[in-house]
Amino acid sequence: MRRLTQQDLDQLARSRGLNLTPQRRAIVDFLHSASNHPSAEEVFAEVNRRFPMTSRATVYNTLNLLKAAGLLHEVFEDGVSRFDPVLDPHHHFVCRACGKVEDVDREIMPAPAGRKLLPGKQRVETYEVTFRGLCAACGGRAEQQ
Amino acid sequence: MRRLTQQDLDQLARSRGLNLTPQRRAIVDFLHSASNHPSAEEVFAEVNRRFPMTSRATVYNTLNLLKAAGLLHEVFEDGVSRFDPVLDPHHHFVCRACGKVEDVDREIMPAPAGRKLLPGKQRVETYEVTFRGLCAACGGRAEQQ
DNA sequence: ATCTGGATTTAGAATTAGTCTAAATTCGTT
DNA sequence: AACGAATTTAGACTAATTCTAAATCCAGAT
Repeated sequence: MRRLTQQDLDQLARSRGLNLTPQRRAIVDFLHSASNHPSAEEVFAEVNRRFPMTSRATVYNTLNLLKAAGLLHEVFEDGVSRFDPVLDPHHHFVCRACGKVEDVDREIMPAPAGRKLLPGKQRVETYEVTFRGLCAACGGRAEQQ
Repeated sequence: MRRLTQQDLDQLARSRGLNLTPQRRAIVDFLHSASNHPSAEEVFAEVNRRFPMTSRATVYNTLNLLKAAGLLHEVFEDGVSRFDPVLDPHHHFVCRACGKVEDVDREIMPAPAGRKLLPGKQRVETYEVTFRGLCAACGGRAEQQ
């Protein structure tokens, strides 16, 4: 799954009317360097290690701004929001043993051809799939539960 | 989508080692009578109207027990858990205008034949699809946003 | 009928994620 | 250097959920 370069991001952000302050860049950087869909609290903790005195409010504001600008996606899992910087539409896999959230290529389950209207007359604009089971690591260990 | 009768439920609960006390039954009943995936707080409010003095802890405990016993599913949307008593596997549609969550038959998007192992070696046990867009009611009104 | 122990429920305290607020800071423009 | 808009800050606040310790319920043994 494609990750954007710093330049791409800067330009993209600028083009959507969002200027990247140092704090905002630190947040974006961390999200792009992380592989495991961090929660807001994790972003807060890590960004503070790297760039002390970044307030919680800034982290939440920035995450919301980035989301609104379409620069990241929000995934709810297990009662917390997690954030995902991969922009190409894609799906997720959640491990029931360790809780890890992994990205899954969209072509594993493509849109049903030409289906824009569901039987209940709902107009579909996007969709996402959540697969659940055991990740490679947990599946390897003796079957749990 | 099939709803279970009181008898079915009782038996099902019993068979999974969960005895249905009056409070628990009230919660199950309300969930089955509701059409809109109530949140825990809504369950608490409504069950209390019907059966006063049911504590919040009991509502949350019961919801968790029922979930563990496989008698309902949890759906996260917009930062809150909502509960869904429909047991047949199915998908969801979320309206971006009014936020309503509707059930969608699974055959709209069936499992990719024989796909149990994803390319990342994850073992898939279940999956669910969330469609997003405008529901029939909101889609009817002049396009929003 | 009474006792007893385990399961359940209760009220409310505690925790946690997230939002809000008002003051301070930054920064581009004059 | 001064101004104003945007941003950030610390901390108060809110809402959802979990935890806790005491009270209640109930089935089986006496």
